[in-house]
Amino acid sequence: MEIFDNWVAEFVLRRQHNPRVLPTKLISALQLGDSSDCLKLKISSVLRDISNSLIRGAIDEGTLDLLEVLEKLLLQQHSLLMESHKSAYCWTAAECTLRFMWPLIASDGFFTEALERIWTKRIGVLKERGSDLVSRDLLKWETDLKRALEDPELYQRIRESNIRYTAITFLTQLLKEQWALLGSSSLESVVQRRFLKRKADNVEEDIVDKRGNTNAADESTRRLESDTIDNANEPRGESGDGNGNNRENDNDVEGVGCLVNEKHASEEEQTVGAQEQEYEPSLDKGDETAARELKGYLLEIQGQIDPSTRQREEPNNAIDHSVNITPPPTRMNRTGTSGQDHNEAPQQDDVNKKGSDSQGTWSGRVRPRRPTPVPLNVSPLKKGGLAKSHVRRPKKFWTPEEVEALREGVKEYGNTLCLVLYGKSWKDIKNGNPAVFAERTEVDLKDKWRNLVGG
DNA sequence: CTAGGGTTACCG
DNA sequence: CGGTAACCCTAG
Repeated sequence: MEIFDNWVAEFVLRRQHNPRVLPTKLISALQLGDSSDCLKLKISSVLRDISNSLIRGAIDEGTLDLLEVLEKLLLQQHSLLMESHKSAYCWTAAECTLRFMWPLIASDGFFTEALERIWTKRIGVLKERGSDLVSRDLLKWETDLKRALEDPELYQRIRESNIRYTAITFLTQLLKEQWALLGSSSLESVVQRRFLKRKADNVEEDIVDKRGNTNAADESTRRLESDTIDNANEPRGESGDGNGNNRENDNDVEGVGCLVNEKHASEEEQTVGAQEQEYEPSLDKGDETAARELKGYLLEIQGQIDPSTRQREEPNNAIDHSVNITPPPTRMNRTGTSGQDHNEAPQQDDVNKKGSDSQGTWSGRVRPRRPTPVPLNVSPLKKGGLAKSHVRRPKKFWTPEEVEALREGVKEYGNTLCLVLYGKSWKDIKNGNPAVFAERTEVDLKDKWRNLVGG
């Protein structure tokens, strides 16, 4: 029975944002032990808590607490700390401090206290226990902020910067990566296994294919239906400052998506695989192959049911993208070092878009997707390997805003040469204005600059 | 990551 | 066909 409770709790936590359910309360009510299953459940709960606070638009010291708890849980699970985690912590800490920088003069408000509380005490504890959350960036923030106490100009600069946005970006990325790492919930795994078994039992003649599709369709429909319910539970228009975001909806299909990762195994994908085996010892090779197939079906069917998940921009490339129908294309950084999010934003309509697309209509039952509040980054196509590597990103002309932002960015350092001297990179310029450059890679910036100066 | 050469698409 | 803009590839 206990197991059953846990499964349901896990399922609920993974799939729903319900303001009436407080994940941590739910977890403590279950009185979990320390087994690896429970660990996963706890991690789910913390992730859900973080999601919730993001949705409320609350990025505060509670978020810091959560990130610290998450770190400890991951430590127990012997997982490595991800860059996004460190960055999220660092920028959240900065944001927490920034909110005490409202007076014009550093000494007027509670800035000093905040520094003491967050950077000396809280982060002091982290340092003491040798936490990996203490990253280079974090230390840099620490010195900068402490210096700002003396240096009014620096204080002004920090005071006016938009830290919140970066914090949200990293938190979102962290969530995405962690949910992906968790894989399917137990309940979903069981459902999948049943489905596979049923399908295996039905292996007769070629009707099998058809039948498999029908079953998968059922499955898919059920998922979509329950998503609609999820959505109904969500508070509307709560994103106070326009920053509230709920990208975590995305994990709905990821459950399946993660069970079967893309063909070629990148490092992360191997990790995911490994964890799943540990988690689902009974899922043997045969099941895995079957699951791979299942994902194919689901994606295909979902693509048919939900045209909005298709790429809007390039109808002619639709086939190539079928693999990526999963709402947030789960492409992660190849190296994992850059800490920069590579997502695909639902492309906003833009001036340069020529053709009129009649797509974008969804059938009534499909959950409407709100535009993602956080501008997302384009993902450069994966190098090599992938059969689709010769597919180009659609050409998108630079808007005057983008050009202006690029000029600003470069101006800061005089010229390209100084860029190098200052140890700044195109990437820094991009990160200096992530909203505007959301759809540009740092290489794009460089290329654009090249043809701007007529090189 | 960057610099710089290459490719693709479009235009007159 | 040459010029141009955006994008891709890859050595270092």
